[in-house]
Amino acid sequence: MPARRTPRRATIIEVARRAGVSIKTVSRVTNDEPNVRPGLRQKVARAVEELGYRPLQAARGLAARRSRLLALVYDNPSAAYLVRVQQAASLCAQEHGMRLLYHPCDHRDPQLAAALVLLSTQLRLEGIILVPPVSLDARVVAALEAADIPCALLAPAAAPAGACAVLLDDEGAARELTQHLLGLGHRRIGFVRGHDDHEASRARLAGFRQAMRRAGAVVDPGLVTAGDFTFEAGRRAGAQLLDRRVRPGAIIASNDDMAAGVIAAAHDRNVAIPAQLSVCGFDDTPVAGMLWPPLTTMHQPISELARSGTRLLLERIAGNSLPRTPSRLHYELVVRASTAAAPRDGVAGGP
Amino acid sequence: MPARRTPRRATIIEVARRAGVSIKTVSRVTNDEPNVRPGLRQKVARAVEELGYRPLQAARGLAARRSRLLALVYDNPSAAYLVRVQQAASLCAQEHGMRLLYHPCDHRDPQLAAALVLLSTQLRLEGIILVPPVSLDARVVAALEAADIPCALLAPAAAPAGACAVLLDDEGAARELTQHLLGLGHRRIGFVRGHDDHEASRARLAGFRQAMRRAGAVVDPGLVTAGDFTFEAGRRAGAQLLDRRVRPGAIIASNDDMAAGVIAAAHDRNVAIPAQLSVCGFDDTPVAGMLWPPLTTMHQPISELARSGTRLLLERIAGNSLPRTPSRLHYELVVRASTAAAPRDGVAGGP
DNA sequence: TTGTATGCGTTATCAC
DNA sequence: GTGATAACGCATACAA
Repeated sequence: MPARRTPRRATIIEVARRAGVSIKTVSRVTNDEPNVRPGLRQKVARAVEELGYRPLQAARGLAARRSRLLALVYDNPSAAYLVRVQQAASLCAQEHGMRLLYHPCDHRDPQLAAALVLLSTQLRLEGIILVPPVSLDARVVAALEAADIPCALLAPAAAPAGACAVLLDDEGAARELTQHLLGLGHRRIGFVRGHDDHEASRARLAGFRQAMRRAGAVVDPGLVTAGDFTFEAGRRAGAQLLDRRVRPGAIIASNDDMAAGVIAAAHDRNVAIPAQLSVCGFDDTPVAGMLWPPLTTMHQPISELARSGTRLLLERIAGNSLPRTPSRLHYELVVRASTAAAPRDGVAGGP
Repeated sequence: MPARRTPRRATIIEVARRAGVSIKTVSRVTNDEPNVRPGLRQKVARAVEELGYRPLQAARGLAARRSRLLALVYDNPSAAYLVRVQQAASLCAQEHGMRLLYHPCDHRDPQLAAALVLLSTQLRLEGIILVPPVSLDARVVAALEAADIPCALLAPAAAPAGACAVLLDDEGAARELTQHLLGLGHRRIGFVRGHDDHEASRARLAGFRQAMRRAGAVVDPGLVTAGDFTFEAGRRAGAQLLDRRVRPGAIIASNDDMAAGVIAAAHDRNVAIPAQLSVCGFDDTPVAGMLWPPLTTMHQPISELARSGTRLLLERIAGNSLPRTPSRLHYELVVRASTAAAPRDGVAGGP
């Protein structure tokens, strides 16, 4: 790739000449520094305007030995999730004069840690935001810490001491979702697990079990099925659960896409929702509202998660003291039309 | 925000000292330039390894007067669409030694053109990829051209001479989709329009009209409804169409989200799909497969669009000659279960 | 094949 | 308050 140099722009020197001042004064003005007489400031501002001068980031970064750059590292979560995270984090970074770089990756790549350290040194990153499941990788976090790169962990399994992290309460969320079904009289409740690489999968299942135990309900091991967060997995799990001799009266899927799969499996078998089967999802992604019937699901504050994480990271970079314990964000149950009271006996009838 | 300088890393000078060569030789090695004896190359490589040296992008960019940076400018299309574009474009850029910066924006912002020029000069961007509807904004394109910033337009309305663009064939796609319904015997076909800011909206409606005209079918103006690509708009449009005295036998929505809305409206009214109503979407986003019944829709090669556009931009930057006429990508009809033969008389029955 | 000297466009130091 | 001047870390003519 031959070098195609971009067109020349006005430099600080030309601005200084035009305004009849030194480059230092121009620098002061463009950086909003004090100690410049209003008159001079005006003159410089005018010269800047006339020449369309904009400080070059590369030069600025080199001289100041900082990049004003953060990176958002993720591995292909759902598009809806990802876009929310990107937007919230970008906005927050911008508000603090930083730029956010998006960095997709493969979270199972054994060289990921090294790659991130490399990226960080090449770009002189000032911090990194890790999106799950990357935020769960202890080796990555350790390598970044070792390389003295500040990072914020979004929804990690456990927050290492010193690392700044923002937590979700997937366990509590799953408990409440389960209680919603229990409150409707359901006892035979099926569960579709998420992908093992995600901490949320473990936590959601745990919350489900807790709520069941507390209610004195039995979790039939045959009603807990594997999944990986995809629609197809949900469909398979739904098929498996609905083809049992005695069907569950309700099914919780570990995310909305899988819940859509369960609903499809139910439609395939003419099982009426919510009359014969209640279905719950998780995450409250846009698809939840597009399904039929609209999906009861658990809303997780993804934007808030990203915003808080970014803010925390910026605080840390600025050297401010962080709260000792990471904050934990709150979920919210969104009841739509896919859940209803269980039939009297608490068990849905057979085919 | 106080400056928190990132930790010092090894510089090219230290590597040179350690390897016992000049910095020029180190530079040659890190840039894979010829004319270095294997022995020296080895020595330098070792020193690089031991010191964990990585050339700093900012310094490299400053000295070479180029950034190896492209920007992807978009305004909030659907998440699924966006993520596909991001991934394809990023990958293509990386393969050519470039980095891709994501730049969300408000496409109606009157200062967008200026903002992009600003961004470009600050970052010394080597090129910009415009995603619709930004690629439709003549002022933006003109401003970028005027500022001598190479840009690639994804699916613009019309490709300005000289600009590199990749086109979709929304008109043809809509024609084929309509023909699919006509082939099933439908004559009373409703249409839900997209957002006016998108060229695709116009083209899709035009294609629909063409196919109808060619088949000698009449387009009832009352069956062409407004929309804006959102689920809610689709639901409203669906309600409007289905509450008419004589219902359409089929409805084409200008994207999948709106088709989901139409389906929801049908479910609300106990209109069976596809027995009483056929529904088509557009784009073949993931939600199309999650709906019930699964949606017949028109697949547009979004990844290919982004990849081609990026490649074209890189060619242009490299100074290679471009094909005179922009390439036009091909759509593909995806028939699922939401469409079926029309009732005998070609008109669905009343409630 | 290898090295030297200069420049890239800013910020930062320290006199004035 | 303001301005010379030295970094910053690398690429690159040009010389050897």
